[in-house]
Amino acid sequence: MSERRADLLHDKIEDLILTGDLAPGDRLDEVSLATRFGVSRTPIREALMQLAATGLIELRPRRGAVVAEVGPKRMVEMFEVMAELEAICARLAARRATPADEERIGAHHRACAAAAAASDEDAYYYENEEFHEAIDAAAHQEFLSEQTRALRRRLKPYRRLQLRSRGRVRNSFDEHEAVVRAILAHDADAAAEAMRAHIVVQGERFTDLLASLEAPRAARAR
Amino acid sequence: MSERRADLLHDKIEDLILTGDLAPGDRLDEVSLATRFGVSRTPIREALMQLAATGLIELRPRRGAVVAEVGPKRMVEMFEVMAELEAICARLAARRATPADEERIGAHHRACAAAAAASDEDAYYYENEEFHEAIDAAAHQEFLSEQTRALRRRLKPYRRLQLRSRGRVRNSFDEHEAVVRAILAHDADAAAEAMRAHIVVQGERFTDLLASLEAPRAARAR
DNA sequence: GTCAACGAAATTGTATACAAGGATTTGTCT
DNA sequence: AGACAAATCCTTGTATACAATTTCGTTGAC
Repeated sequence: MSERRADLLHDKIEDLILTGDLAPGDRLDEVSLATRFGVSRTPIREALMQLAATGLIELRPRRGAVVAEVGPKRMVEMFEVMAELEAICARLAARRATPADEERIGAHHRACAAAAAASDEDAYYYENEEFHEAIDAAAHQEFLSEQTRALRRRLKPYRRLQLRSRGRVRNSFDEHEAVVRAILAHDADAAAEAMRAHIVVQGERFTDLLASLEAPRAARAR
Repeated sequence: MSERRADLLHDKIEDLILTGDLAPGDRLDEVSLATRFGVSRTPIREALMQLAATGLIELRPRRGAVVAEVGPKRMVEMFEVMAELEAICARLAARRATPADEERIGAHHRACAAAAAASDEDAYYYENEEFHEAIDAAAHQEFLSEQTRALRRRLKPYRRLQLRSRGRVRNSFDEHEAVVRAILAHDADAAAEAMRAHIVVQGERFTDLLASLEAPRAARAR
């Protein structure tokens, strides 16, 4: 779980994509990136391959790398898998959470409450992450946590944009409430179901998602 | 899903590990690998990074790569996640399988039957893979299929060794039978449960797994 | 005899040079 | 004028050279 700090190049390029500086479909020229970051092509190539492994970019042999195009279909699929993974985490957490785990979950839940009350979306966004990670940890399943965190990281930018939609923070918090109650009651099925409902993309959330898919490229000069 | 064929170096090194030629904990020296495969260090490094991304090896900054040590705890966790992923596939397959999907699943199931009847473990191993992939495909969830295939690939060597244990092929086939019936009956819950039971490590299967963890390194000269 | 410190060798990380394969542009022919 | 073909340029893939860090061995002192 160390995610070696040394590899800041990986994160820098990732940021370029996550912030929308590089839009889906854009080519990632090795020499441009190399000159931009003041290094040679070698470390750039290594960073690109790592990013390709996570699915953020696509490597076409002899034809360079492009930012992965994520269509609505695939995006919904990713959220669907995410919902299942987090539901399993919640189920296990309901069964295996220690008092210390429960305390941590509760603390982050209260922090979410504060952020929601203050309508501080950025704070809520941050505490929301912590809340979900606390539940991951309470599941006491290292491998599952790693997979979940990896996918959560992959979906990060879309989640952030989703929270911007009207009333989403309030709804999100209410859903958290249901999850917390189920976990504290050690009701595994209820916890899983509440978490799945919290993550899954359905109804009006789908249109929010579509908007978030268009937003980054609309924000760019074309 | 192309898994570019050009990258045979990746597969070659992977084979070295999967066949037990390189045991968990062994260091992967870049120059040794380079001379062994008759290439320079550059492509070796790239292959190593890809392998690190899949979790097969571990990259310690400035200290080289080692074959990932997979303890019993982590192994059980991986099978646990695998069971959940495959269960979701089965659930979706029960709901969304087309007649063509059902035919494919049936065909591979019958091929498994033939292999089991002939006590041909290698043939069963192969057809078992095909059977599971057919169910993946029937789920019609591309992203889920990718994740499932990736993890299945990661667990491949352990599965193979598991099948070697006595009576496992017969049991495996009976479990397949239950999965197929549930899918054909479009009973999503039953399909998920049957699949989960098929994959999950429990009871005597756990001891088989422990044996499979020791087998590769015992086979080596130490 | 053991431990520590210094040094040398080996190994990883980075840069640069070279080779090979696409993509683009230009020129010619219809 | 449009389309096809060929040649050039640009980009990726690979090799090699160099720098930096770690590790192992040796030597010395306690």
